[in-house]
Amino acid sequence: MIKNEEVLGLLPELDHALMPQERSQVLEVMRVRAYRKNEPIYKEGDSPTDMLCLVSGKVKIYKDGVGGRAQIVRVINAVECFGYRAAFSDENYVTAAAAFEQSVIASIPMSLIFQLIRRNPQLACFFIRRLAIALGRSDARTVNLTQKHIRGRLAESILFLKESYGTAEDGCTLNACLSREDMANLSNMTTSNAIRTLSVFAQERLISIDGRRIKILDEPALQKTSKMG
Amino acid sequence: MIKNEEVLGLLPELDHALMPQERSQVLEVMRVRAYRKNEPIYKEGDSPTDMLCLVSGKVKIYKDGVGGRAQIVRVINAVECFGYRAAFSDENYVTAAAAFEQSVIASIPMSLIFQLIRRNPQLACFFIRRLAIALGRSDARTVNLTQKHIRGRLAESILFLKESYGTAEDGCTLNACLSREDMANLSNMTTSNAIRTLSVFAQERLISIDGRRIKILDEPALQKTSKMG
DNA sequence: ACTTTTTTGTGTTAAATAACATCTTTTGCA
DNA sequence: TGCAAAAGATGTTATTTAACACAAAAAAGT
Repeated sequence: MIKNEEVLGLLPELDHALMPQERSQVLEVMRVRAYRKNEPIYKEGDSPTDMLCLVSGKVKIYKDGVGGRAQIVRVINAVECFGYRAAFSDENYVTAAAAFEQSVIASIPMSLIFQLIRRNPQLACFFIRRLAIALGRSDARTVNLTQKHIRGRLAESILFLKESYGTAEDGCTLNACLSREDMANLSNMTTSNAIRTLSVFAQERLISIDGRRIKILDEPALQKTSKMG
Repeated sequence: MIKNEEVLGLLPELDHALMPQERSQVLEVMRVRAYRKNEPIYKEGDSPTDMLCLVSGKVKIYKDGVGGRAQIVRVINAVECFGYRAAFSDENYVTAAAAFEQSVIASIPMSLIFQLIRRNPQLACFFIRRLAIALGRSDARTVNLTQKHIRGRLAESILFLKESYGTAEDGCTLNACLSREDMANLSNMTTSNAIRTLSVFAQERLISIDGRRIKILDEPALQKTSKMG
């Protein structure tokens, strides 16, 4: 099991913002636990008591919409903090989170975070920056998901997964292996259409498919499909 | 013309976060100017040099998408700050802003804002809170715009305008008078469909229309349409 | 006041996509 | 190992929505 000390070491951006005494306060109350594949982390409507930090694994932030259809709004990669937005705006969660795969997550009570940012502007700036980046992405995503056609949205999602989770050593096989349903929920389409369009992309040699393993064969063409449709 | 001093007075949340000396620094460099109806405020790709503060009027934040179609991602009401997100994430603007109607906008150089938040945690918290609220709304909006059908999206937009800009004294006539094109860009549909669906809503006595003036006649039914489609 | 341009309104057609049905394959589990 | 359940694949149909065409009304310039 990973030690609290090591977790902070993996988060230089956060770690550096903390004074030695603050650091020990954090280490003292931090809790670490493992989540199984597909295990829920928090649900829409839950009260956000803790800030979470993904130490290893992959996490999706999603929203359940009309007719049981979910929309993935954001993905989290190790090592990254998440789950703090709702607490900062004094709301319950408007999204849910679940692990794509076996994951290890540290949690720090938001009450401590609030205490710390009131005294530590550098820590506050850390959150400002994270939130600002997330908001920019969210706005861009809104337009991509609403205006592009199926091919464009799926191509975009594949490139998004490459950017978010990277590739194997070959530089083109995606590290993220999502179910077709998750691919669909990421791309705002039905599972059938995700399956179909992935096959078409494979026929066109934009990608190759081996079960859930996706390999990007022609990234420029994929970029073009993402832009043009 | 409004004085800088008065502008700050209109922003209690920001004003209170400032120490007297910081306050004078802000007042010294703040500039105020008027924008005509439909005048652009900033464009996608511009460098965000200033934080903006809408003193009076109404502003839309939008993104130009595929085929000249724009998507309104957020609206600003007086008195509210905007245009700081990109600066905080160290990017150029990924959205554009324009005035819905004649507006007065104050600007404060981001360089000063950066200086202030490094010393003033309360000011930093102001931005954390604003960004957290905006991000939650953006995520919710993504799902509403992607999963709901036309009627649901338009009903949602009408309620969104009521919430954002309020109503006249009668409690049901929207203060915001948008063109059909803006209604469409807010609701992710073509102008034709916005016109058509507004007419249908009027026939169904959910709303009444007098040019651009929209009056909500049956809010519960509108809520239901927004949820169910 | 007249012309031009923009906005609004309406009908028709074509394209995109969801819904559904069915089958196969894979996976998990007793 | 074998069975049940889940995931993946594919074809068909129905629905939704965009695109287009055109007319009327309103607004804006000259």
